[in-house]
Amino acid sequence: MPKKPELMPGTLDMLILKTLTRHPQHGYGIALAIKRLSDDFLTVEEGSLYPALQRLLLQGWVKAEWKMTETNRRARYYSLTAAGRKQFGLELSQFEKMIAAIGRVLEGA
Amino acid sequence: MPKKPELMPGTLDMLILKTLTRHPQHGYGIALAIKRLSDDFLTVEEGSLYPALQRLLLQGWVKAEWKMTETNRRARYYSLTAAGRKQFGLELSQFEKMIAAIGRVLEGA
DNA sequence: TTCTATCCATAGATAGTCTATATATAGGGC
DNA sequence: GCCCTATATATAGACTATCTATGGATAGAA
Repeated sequence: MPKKPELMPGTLDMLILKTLTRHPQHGYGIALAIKRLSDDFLTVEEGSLYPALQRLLLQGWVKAEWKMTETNRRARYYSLTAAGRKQFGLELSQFEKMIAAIGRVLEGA
Repeated sequence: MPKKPELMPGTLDMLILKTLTRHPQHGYGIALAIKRLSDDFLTVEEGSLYPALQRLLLQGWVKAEWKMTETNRRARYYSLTAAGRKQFGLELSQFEKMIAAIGRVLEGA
């Protein structure tokens, strides 16, 4: 592994959904929120973010709406659908089980 | 996500290295060990396992030796090199930081 | 007017896992 | 003797997700 990855593959959708559980947010804001909450450890590149948002839209887990930001810029605000909220629960639960399983292997027995 | 993945992408190398920190083991045995330690939650498919072992060999993190098993079958036993032991430490540390960062995002702030 | 930060988006490269397939054999059950 | 299962290694090709690189646009500060 020549370079440290910015994200753990497979967790981006979950992180985006989580960010949207608080309030609707535009793409750029989502990326900033994840970066900030992780103390700059996680960085969401645009090339990962926007394809991910397209995936989520296609699955019906988020919906989007063009609006103006507080700073007078046009932006696409994403918000969770009911299905998206459910999906977040699923992914969170699956993630926790996965981490626990990896933890068991790492502890050895 | 139509199907639950058997592994978290990016963690397989670490899990293999961890398994080998205890004692040398052949590929099939490594897969069984990971499955068993994780209470059957993690399944390492052959198509993931052997390419991963090739990667680890190429990087010089493990070395391999053909031997007979206790049950009289030929098998390729892998063991950690010094570099591999160091690499495991790195990956473990990186993994823990990553999990902690994701945890901070999931907790919200 | 130039620069930075904000904002969106896609194309192509890369990496890692999974599916499917191939090969081989020890040992148990019939 | 023969079949089946578990053991054991390995690769090719598909698939998915991320990253790199690029393109465009504009508000506001310097």
